[in-house]
Amino acid sequence: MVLTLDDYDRRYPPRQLPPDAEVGRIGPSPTGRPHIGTALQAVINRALATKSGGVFILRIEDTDRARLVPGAVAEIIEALKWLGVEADEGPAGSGPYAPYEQSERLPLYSAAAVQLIADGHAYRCFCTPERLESVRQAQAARGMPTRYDGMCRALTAADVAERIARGEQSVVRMRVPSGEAITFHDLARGAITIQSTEVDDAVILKSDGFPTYHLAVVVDDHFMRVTTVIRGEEWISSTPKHILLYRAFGWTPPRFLHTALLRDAKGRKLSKRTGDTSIGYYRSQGILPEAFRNFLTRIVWFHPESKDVYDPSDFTSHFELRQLSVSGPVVDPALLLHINGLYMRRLGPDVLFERVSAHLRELSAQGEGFADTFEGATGEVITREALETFITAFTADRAKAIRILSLEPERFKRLVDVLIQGRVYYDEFFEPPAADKLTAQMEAPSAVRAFLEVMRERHDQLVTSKASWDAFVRDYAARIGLKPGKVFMTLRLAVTGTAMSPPLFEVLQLLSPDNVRRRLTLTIDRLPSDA
RNA sequence: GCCGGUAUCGUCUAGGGGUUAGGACGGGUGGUUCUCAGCCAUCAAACCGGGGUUCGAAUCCCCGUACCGGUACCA
Repeated sequence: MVLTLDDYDRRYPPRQLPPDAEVGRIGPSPTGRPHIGTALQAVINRALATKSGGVFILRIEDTDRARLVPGAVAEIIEALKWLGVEADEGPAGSGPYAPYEQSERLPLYSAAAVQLIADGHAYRCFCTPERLESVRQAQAARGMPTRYDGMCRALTAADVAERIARGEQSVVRMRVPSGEAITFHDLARGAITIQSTEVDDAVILKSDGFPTYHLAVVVDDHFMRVTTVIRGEEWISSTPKHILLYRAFGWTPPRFLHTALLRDAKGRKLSKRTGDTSIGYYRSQGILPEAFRNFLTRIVWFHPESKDVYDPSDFTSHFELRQLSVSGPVVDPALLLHINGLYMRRLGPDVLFERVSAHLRELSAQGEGFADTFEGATGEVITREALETFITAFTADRAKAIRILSLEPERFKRLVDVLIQGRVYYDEFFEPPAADKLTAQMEAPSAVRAFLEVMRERHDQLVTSKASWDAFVRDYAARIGLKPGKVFMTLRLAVTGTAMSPPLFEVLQLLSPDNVRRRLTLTIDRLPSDA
């Protein structure tokens, strides 16, 4: 049985919600990795629904069968879950306005198209892609805007029936009235007017029976009883089409808000090459979801108390749609890292240990693409083998891991930094420094050797007291006529293999005496004899 | 090309007819210090341009310019 729009109106009745409750949605298309722009829309919509006692819908806009990517829907749902902004209704569960995948609502769009045709607001078009292309080229050659030329506008019902019977492919186009100014109010931008002569007779139903975005979004927003449409600014110029469709259906349009598009450092729309467009990228770097939300809201909204770092709930309770920034903000990785570092510290070592452990296991389970995680971000390449080794060592001794995390937590900006910087505490990763680094501090290899041998011999007693350890090293430096810094650096290099580390004494304490002696021995053994 | 949107330090932004144009990230310098990070102090850094309106414009108006978006049987 074929349902009409009236039938659907009964099937999807108005929601029983308080007067101020806002119903919003995001409509990602499952064509790739979940995008950071989707994350922003989700955060705003989640906040709006929560704040107003309304509903946040996840609707999958999968009307382009050619671009579908298997598994993309699950990834979107997972990304929202990770971010902490799950939808109230969507494909994961059921809801009163289901289904939430457009590909499963085809009869509804068909009924809508039928009604529009019957009312004269739409018409069938039999023009071939080839003809449309040549029309466009001719228009472009004359410097004219490229628009449908209206060839099929005046086809009679009999013409249409005959051509369909003949097996000709067709689409449905909306019939845009001429000579009219179409104005709508954007919640953050104010009135926007576009002349109807600028609006094309857009295809609303494709020849494969799937709707285009324009039809699907209007029909679904109406029947899902959406009150406020929040979407990217790339939709501004399409909005008049939607206004016209609402009018053709006799429906009241929702309110609109077009958010600014996120940019990369060059001011361009965020793209795969320069920026990092997928939510998963930030996740695998070890950005905390709370920090990511803070960052996203921070670049499009100003906290009333001028705070830069705040609980994500502050956004929910304080933001107003009109306050959202309409100029395209640049996604600044430095700011993200700053905020994330602050969030990591706030966790405290115990919770941080759990988060780091879980994150590293997640990376380990990730399959291909692991190396990309560190490329560019640190310049370091960490092999899968190294990752596994670290996870084993790190999680095997929780007490030691906690001490590492407690030592200088402000060194960590991302969860993966614990892996990158924490390797120094595990013998599996120890590499003695090049001899010339050591002699750069203390000149002769024999001097280095003498010093390290003393430190190795005295280590057990020295490591018990910071004051006496410090005094001993300084005294040693004075006796051989070197600045203390040189001697400390020699020891740092010998024990950690690197020139940068947390305060040396704390590092020595963290390592077991056996560890320290083993490392000193390895370093000493590699020393050349005096030239 | 045409249509639309946007325009305050490098970046995110606050403000808004009379202000030392504020904050944060990033950067510089100094301090703390055995290195790095951090922390403290401190400095530099902006109202796109041109016309109006006005006693007075960064703020209001107009015109440019730049950037972004749209101009598909993609969303």
